Amino acid sequence: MASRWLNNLNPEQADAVTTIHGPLLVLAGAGSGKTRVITHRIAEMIDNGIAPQNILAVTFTNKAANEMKHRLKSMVGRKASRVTMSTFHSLGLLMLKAEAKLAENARPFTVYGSSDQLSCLKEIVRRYQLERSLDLEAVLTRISGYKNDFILPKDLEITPSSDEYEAAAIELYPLYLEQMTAFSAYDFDDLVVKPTMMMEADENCRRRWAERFQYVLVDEYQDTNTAQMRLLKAIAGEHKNVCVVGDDDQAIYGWRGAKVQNILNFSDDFPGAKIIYLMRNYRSHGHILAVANKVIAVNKDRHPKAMIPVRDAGPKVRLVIQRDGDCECRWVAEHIDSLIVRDGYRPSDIAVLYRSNLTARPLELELRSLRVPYRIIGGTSFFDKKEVKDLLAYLKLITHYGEEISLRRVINYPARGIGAVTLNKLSAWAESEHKLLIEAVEKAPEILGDKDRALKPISDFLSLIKHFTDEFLHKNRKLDEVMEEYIKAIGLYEDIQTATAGGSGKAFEARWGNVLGFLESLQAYMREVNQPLLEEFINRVSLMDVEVGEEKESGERVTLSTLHGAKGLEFRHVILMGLEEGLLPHERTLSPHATDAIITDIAEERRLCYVGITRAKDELIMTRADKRLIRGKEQKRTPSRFLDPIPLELLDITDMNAPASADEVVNALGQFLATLE
DNA sequence: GGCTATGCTTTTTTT
DNA sequence: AAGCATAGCC
Repeated sequence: MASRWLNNLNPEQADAVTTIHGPLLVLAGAGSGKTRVITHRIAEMIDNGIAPQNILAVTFTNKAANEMKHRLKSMVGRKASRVTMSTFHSLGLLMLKAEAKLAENARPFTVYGSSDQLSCLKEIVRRYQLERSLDLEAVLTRISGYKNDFILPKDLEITPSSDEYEAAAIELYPLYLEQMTAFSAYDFDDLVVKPTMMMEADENCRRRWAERFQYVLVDEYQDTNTAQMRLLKAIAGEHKNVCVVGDDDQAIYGWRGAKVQNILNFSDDFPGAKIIYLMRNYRSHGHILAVANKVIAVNKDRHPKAMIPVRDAGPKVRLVIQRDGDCECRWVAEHIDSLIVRDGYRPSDIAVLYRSNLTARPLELELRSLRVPYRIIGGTSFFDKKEVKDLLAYLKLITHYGEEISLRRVINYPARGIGAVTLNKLSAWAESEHKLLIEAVEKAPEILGDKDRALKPISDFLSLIKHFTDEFLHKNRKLDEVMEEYIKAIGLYEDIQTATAGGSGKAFEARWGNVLGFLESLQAYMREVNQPLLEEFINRVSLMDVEVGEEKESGERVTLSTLHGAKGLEFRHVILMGLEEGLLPHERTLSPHATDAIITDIAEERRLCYVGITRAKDELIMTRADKRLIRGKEQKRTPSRFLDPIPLELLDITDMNAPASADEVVNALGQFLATLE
């Protein structure tokens, strides 16, 4: 049976594409043509008469899902749009909404992002007057860990061996759950955990979804957590038409609860699984791959394997050692400039990768001074910006009237005379009456007395929300137009203007730009779907599934990215910075008192390094410095242990501190003289 | 109720 | 080094 999708595939790839029924594990090493296999496999399924609407493909990011949709569309046309392609979180949300529709008494819910979760926890701590000087983020990480492993508060108790975070998490966990229920809010974890529990508890429900998704495909399976695996099992455990694709050597999300065990033990969860290895690497030159193989081979607990290069050896991998962090940055920037100017690389061929976002700042400055165009992946995202969160809060109040965290966020922003004193009185009333804040706000005249001067601003605020709720619901009105009016009515422009009045105008541009960016993403959303709904847009923003303005102008730019952000990408020329102990591996994985629930070990740092190395197609340069400023203080640095297993003959080392050759002395002298002018 | 100065912690990674 | 939170001031 000849398939039109098998051209240009190697035998293993073809095997993966044509194995459609039964459990299948595809161990796809870096650069082995994984994405092609996935898209071709779906196309093959459709060709074999499987209805697209019965196919589910789960990816790690919405971006990856959208890209895959795009690719599939170019192969099978409009049928592609009937395939469900999303992240576990978007899928969970879809399921929850569908189930809520079936249930009569379902309450509308909101999705809380991490900052909302934090506010929720803060609220609890304040209300119960608990210890305040606690790292609530660390506590939240632990709570998230419990949730993802289906551990309930009653299963936990504080023991002498519990550290302060664990103790706090155990204490706060039940309160947090209670609070979230009261707010009718779901956090990211709930989006996966709740649908799973639903299906595990209700066989009819489970069957509905198993029937809808008769063929399931999961990408980046090594980064799934327990909840995600159980969701998968619930859907596909019976029909067993499940294909997972991944690489245990690229598991880098253990800190977020991901279990490499999921991919290592796939055959236990889905007995009789067929396993296909894709070990031919089409991406990288041989030297790069040799280095990668050496680095990763040190790890235990993995499927032992090595990537086989298809391409020739290419140039050696370079290791550049600089005197300090500034020199490292400057060298990288200058090198990139010369790659573009002298060697004819396009900026988009080049990427700089690093462990921590901190590294990007100084590098940015250097690149800017050389006028090298760049884009940054990761870092403070659009969704973390204050203006975005403010606007989102205002919108949530429209679709989810009285939503507590949003209400608290914007009830007095911009300042309208509802200050802390007023808010405390209202909160106290709400607490004693076991009501939500919004009810106190509505009853403000009774609670505060008729003469309180906050009454006017409160009623103005309420009518603002009510007025725009009507406007947004109005069928004939366009979302973005109403949004613009809303922003005007809120008075954001004026507020940002006064708040940035002292500045150079740059601050104003940046903040107002974020507001406009938000508006643009709303418009992008409206263009994308047939029937735009405010609620759906809000959920998409919460799940980071909207087009961000900056992305559309991503033409010819050098990529700066964290190692995590670089997963799945490839570049002709990669510069991997900061190969030092404490940076890669990061010190927080080295220190004994890790505050995170899940101890991310050295092995994961090594995989991160491996991911970085294997992004390179043609050339790889690794850099490190002998000393560096850390939190304002200069520190001596030692080379990363990940360099140790690399044989010297694979490397081309440039040590700027080594005794200089005559040439270099002359060179340095020349440069020194140049600085004098 | 809002603004400013001081002191103190910090960012590892992200759906 | 810098950004944030708190407290204290207007």
